[in-house]
Amino acid sequence: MMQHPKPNPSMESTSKEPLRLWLRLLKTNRLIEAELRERFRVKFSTTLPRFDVMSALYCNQSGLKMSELSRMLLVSNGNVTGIVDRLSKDGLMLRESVPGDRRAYRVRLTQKGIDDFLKQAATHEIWVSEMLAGQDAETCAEISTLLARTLTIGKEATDDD
Amino acid sequence: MMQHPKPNPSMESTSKEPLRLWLRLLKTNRLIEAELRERFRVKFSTTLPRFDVMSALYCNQSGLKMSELSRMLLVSNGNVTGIVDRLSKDGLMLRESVPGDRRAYRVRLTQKGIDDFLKQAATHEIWVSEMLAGQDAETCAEISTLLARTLTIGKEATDDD
DNA sequence: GCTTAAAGTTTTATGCTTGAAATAAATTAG
DNA sequence: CTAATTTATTTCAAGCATAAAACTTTAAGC
Repeated sequence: MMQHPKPNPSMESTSKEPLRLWLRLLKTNRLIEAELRERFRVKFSTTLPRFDVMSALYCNQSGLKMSELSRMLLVSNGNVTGIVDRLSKDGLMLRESVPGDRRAYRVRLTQKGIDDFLKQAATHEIWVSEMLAGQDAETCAEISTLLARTLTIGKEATDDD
Repeated sequence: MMQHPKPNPSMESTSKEPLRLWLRLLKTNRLIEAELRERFRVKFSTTLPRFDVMSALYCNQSGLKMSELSRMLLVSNGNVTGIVDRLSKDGLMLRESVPGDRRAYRVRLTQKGIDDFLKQAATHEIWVSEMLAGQDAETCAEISTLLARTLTIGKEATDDD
C-alpha cells in the first residue's frame, strides 16, 4: 500500500486526493440537486428548500422554532423566514405562538402540509434511488460511513442528522 | 406490514441506503461550503461562485465562451452573466469578441485575475485538506471512485470533471 | 434574395441565500 | 427596579440561481 505514483516521499500533507474528493462531492451534489429540482418543479410545482423545511417539520410534528429549523437545515436565519412565509401563505404550515415566550414562534405543518409532504417524500425516495443505483445498498452504506468519518468539521453538535 | 426493522437480506429496490447516502452527501456538502464561504469571505473578500468561475478560466487561459462556462460549472446561463459582470468590473477578467462570430464572447482572466486566483487556490487546497483529514489519501481516492460509480446521471457528457 | 431554424447571450421575474442591522422580549447583574 | 446582555426573529441589501422570454447573429433551405 501507499505506492507513490510519482516520487513524493512524505506526501501526507500535499496529496491532491482530498481536493479531488471535494470536487467529486461538489459535482455529484450539483447533478443530483439539478435533477431533483427539475423533477420537483415539474411534478409538484415546488422547490427543494420548501421540501427540506417540510421534511424537518414532518419529523417534528409538534413544531419547531425558526432558529431550530435554521440550525437543523444548516441555512441562515433570515432564509428560513422567507421560505416559511411562502409556505404559510400556501396553507402548508402555520406559526403558533409559544406560551410564555412572546419572541418565539413554533412552526407546524397543517394537515394539507402533511398530506403534500407524504406524497412528495415517497416519490423523492424513488428518484434518489434511481440516481444512486450504480452500487448496491451495502456499498451506499459504506460510502455514507466513510464520508462521515472523513469530514472533520460539524461534528460538535447534536447527533441527529 | 413494515415488519422488518432489521433482518432484511436482498431487498434491493426498497432499501433506504441510497436516501441515507444522499442525505449524507447533502450535509457534507453544506458543511464544507459554509466553512469555505466564510473563509473566502474573511480572507479574500470573495465568494465561492467567483472562485469557481476563475478556476474554470485559469484551467482554460485561452478563454471560454459564456455557454461553455455555464456547462462546465453546471449553472444556468443567466447566472454566469451576473458573476462575470461583477468579476469584470473588478478587473479580474474581460470579454473579448470572437472574430467571425459577433454573437459570442470569449472570457479570459486578466493578469490580476491569474495572480489572485493562484493565491486563493493554494489556500483553498489546504483548507479542503483540513476539512477532509479524517481519512488518508488512499481512502479519499476510494470514496471518489465509489461515488462516481454510484451516480447514474450526468455521465453522458465529456469526461472533464 | 427570403424564410426558418439554430446558437449565443442577455434580460426579466421570481425565489433562494447570506451577513449585518434592527426590533423585541426574556434573562441576568447590580 | 434599572441596565446590560442574551435570545428569537425579522428586515434589508447584495449576490446567487433558475426558467422563460427576448434579442442578435449565424446557418441552412428554398
